[in-house]
Amino acid sequence: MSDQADPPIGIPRKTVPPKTEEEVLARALDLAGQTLGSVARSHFMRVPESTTRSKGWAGQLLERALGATAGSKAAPDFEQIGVEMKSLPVDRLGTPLESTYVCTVPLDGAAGGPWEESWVCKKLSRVLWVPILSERSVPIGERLIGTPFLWSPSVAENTTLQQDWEMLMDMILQGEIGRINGKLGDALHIRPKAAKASDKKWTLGQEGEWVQANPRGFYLRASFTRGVLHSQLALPSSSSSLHQ
Amino acid sequence: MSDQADPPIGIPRKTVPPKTEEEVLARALDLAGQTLGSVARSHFMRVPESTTRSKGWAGQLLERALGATAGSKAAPDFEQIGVEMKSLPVDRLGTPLESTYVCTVPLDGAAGGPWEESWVCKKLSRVLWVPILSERSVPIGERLIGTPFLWSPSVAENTTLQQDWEMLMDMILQGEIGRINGKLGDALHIRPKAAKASDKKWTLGQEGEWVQANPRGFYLRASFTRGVLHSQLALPSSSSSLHQ
DNA sequence: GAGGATCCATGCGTGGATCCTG
DNA sequence: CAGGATCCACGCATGGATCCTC
Repeated sequence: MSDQADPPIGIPRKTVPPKTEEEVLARALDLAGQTLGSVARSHFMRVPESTTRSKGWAGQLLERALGATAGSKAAPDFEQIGVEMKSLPVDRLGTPLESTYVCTVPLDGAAGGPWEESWVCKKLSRVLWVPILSERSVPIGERLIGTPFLWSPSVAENTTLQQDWEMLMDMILQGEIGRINGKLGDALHIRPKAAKASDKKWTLGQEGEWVQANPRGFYLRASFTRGVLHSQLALPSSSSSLHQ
Repeated sequence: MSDQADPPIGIPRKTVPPKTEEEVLARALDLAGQTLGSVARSHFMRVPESTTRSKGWAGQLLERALGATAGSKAAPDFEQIGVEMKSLPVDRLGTPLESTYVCTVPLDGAAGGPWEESWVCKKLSRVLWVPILSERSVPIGERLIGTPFLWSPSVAENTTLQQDWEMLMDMILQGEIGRINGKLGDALHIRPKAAKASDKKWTLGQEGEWVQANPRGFYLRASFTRGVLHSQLALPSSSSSLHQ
């Protein structure tokens, strides 16, 4: 039933994966200052009318433009070099507009193990942040890509993340998932992650019995990513805003 | 990227599920004598040029035409009434041209349990067979649908199936899957079932260690389905061919 | 001719996130 | 305005079988 014509031969749908951190950063820097619509046209992608029904569109566009291994499971966006790419919606002052999704919360038995081996820690160990000026008043195709940068958690950031993660995972292992809500955690918290609130997955209850619960995800609070952005602003040049 | 127009409003893509065995049989009888192409046009489905690259097409066409719960998992085609539909390619003499796929072979730990609770037994407990005159020389769209009938295994058939199944499942539980091939089993046998021979799934080896093996499926031999068809021919009228 | 190899459609889970009330 | 709810893309597994060599 799908008789759509293929795109013209010789026009690639995807970019070849980058081989080094420097390469992926250079590519991302090339995108800075461009609009999402401009990048989309370069890659023959349609621009949606609104993000309401295309929430992941900007992130997926950047994945293509940068040569990420699209849609691959349980692996960083750029597998070969261990880098995770995250788009970050910001306002004109550079303040994050939303929390940042990290990964799914393991509700099954495979929840054990130390922080260092957790999927949260691994995903956040090396991140290419790509800010996008995403004020609601600006049509999606006209939104500007900001200056990207590579980041790893500072010692202090890592400690905060680890403490939040351990507190939350302890509750899950104790079967107290029913008591978890979005208020817990300073930097990292847990919120629902599903197509419908009625979606359920099996998980372990307080007495070790199997119960059903809403699928959840780990998210970084906007207050945390704000700190990430601001520490970055102080770095690049000697004429930092801190000196003014 | 899929901007295909929907079909005209008011024309359903699928038939409503039947509520009784009589109803699904009556619908199937309505299809008898029609060509696959004719049924396809009634349901706005395209007819493939050959079955080489559309092997499941006839079965999926019949599912739609009869109102099966298409593509649903781990459930009979007609969930509400516990009936499984099977298309059966036959030559002009009514002899089956192929073996009949039943279900996937469980290679993981969940292989235990008695015959009565096996997925093979459940799927075969009530089957709507729909013969299709499928000689290779006849173009797909012109192939004729034969007279369908409801069937349950006779005591003798059930015994044969159970013996084959127990022999094969014993081998799997003993970790001897590497020794299983298509030669084993009188009525029911095991053959590969994958997109590529290189596809692998995890399974239990002889010493209880995890090893990889090709995914497999249970199939009914054509000699078995021939018997099913011939016993059916003897039933409907008193002037059976057995009397001639 | 039969056993091993292969092909398409479709549901579902995961990864990409933002929406939207109280 | 933050926490709960929701939406799209796409890979992968499963269910539909027949192809194609020895």
